Amino acid sequence: MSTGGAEETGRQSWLRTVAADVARLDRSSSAERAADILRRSITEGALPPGAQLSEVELTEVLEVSRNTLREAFRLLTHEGLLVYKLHRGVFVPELDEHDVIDLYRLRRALEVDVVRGLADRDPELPADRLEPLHDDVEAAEAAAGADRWPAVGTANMRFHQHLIGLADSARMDAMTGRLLAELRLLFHVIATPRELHEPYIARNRSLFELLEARKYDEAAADLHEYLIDSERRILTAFRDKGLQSPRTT
Amino acid sequence: MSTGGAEETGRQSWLRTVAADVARLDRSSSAERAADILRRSITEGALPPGAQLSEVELTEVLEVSRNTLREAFRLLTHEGLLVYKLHRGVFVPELDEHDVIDLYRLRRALEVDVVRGLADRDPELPADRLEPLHDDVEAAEAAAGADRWPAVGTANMRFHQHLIGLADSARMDAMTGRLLAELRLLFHVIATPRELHEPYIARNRSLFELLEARKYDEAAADLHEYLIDSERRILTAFRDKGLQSPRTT
DNA sequence: CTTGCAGGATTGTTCAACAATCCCTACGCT
DNA sequence: AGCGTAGGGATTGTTGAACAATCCTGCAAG
Repeated sequence: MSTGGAEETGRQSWLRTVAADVARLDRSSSAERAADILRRSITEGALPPGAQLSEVELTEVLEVSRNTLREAFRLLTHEGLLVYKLHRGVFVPELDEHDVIDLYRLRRALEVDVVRGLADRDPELPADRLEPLHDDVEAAEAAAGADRWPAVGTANMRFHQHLIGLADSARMDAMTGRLLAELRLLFHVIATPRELHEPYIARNRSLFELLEARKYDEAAADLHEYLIDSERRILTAFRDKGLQSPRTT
Repeated sequence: MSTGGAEETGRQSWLRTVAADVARLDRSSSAERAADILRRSITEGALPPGAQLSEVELTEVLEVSRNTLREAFRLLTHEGLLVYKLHRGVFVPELDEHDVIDLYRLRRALEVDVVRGLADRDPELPADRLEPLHDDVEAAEAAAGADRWPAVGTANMRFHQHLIGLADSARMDAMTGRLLAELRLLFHVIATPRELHEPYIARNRSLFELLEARKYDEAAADLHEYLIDSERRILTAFRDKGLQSPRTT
């Protein structure tokens, strides 16, 4: 890139789009492909918390080498979806109440900061940046109407991911991705997705409307209370469940 | 909060210390050991940004297999200390101004939230939790007196790491570790560590004293301004440097 | 000056083997 | 019987070699 010039902005963003497409087509392949499959299995609950992932077993299923599989394990480990126990293997982590508190602490810090920070850059922010949020809100409402509560949960997650996306921070995006993946891990312990997700459909909409009206401080306060409430709700649901299925030894 | 068993705290932290020592002794060995060495080489500037890390070359130096070395690469990649370019190898990333803004955005969100959050849990917080911070402040002052400016930078980093540590959040700790490692990457581009670090010696002390006096809101406001100023300072220093050593072709 | 094509070098991935460690069971001792 | 311990089997950690795919360099042709 040696041709300097202000005129170049248009072409540069164009090149960036192409580059992104190329990167998507031939991504590191085997290892990441295996990781994708495992990620879905975990986040969708096929692999319950505490389960061990045998290497030889998965090499056959995924049709990759053991080394490549281990690389996939490393990827997921750093997303918080797997934990390594030295000389014992990889396991789906079993999160406890302390993790709930930890995760929500982070969520609050990040999301509230993003919303509050929107006030400082309001003029730059095009209105259509809120469109993904709007879509997620409507998707959640539609899924709720069809009694598809896991889909409501997914739409809710996407809403918050898109909310973070407003900050244009690659690191916040990555971090939120991991954070929400871990949260999804927690949801599978809870058997009543409806009571869990239902209250947040309306809250997401009202939050969206506050953003649309550019009442950012109000939105931030609302979001804070929102997350405090959500944490409390999950904690209690989690404890009830925890007392229900403890050790069987 | 709730949770009984206040008496148990002493023993629990004791066990945790032992467990940490044990874990340090027989850690995943080869791959992580190799990663440790590389991490130091990178954060201390031996490997400049943009440098490529040859596989065959490093297998000889580190005396590990290529597969193990690649696992070490993956570890560092997810810490942001290396970047993979498909079929071309691993490189020390070259961060730009956008990364500075991104990193500082995160720092502000996390650190300010931690300090502000201390107000809510003040009664629980033992006074000796502030000791590590105090040590770091004095270490920075001592290093400055001896004209050892890189050491000042290290002490400054530790100060902020310990600051985050007050939140008792494992995820915030890990995140901050990666964040500061990336920042260290940036510092090596800047040739004048003195001008960079000197102003923060006094600011760290005053921040510490505010914390000691439990004036958390005031400390949070101070820290926010602190980080804004630091970001601006690094941005300008970075730009001056960027115009100084661009193309050599 | 650009285009096209070898050749060499480097990375991506697999495979098979061995060493190290963990888990479990069975044995021997008090 | 109870308890510590040694052995066997399974699993992970690590290695080295091998092959395919891709990138970079230099050179020749248009």
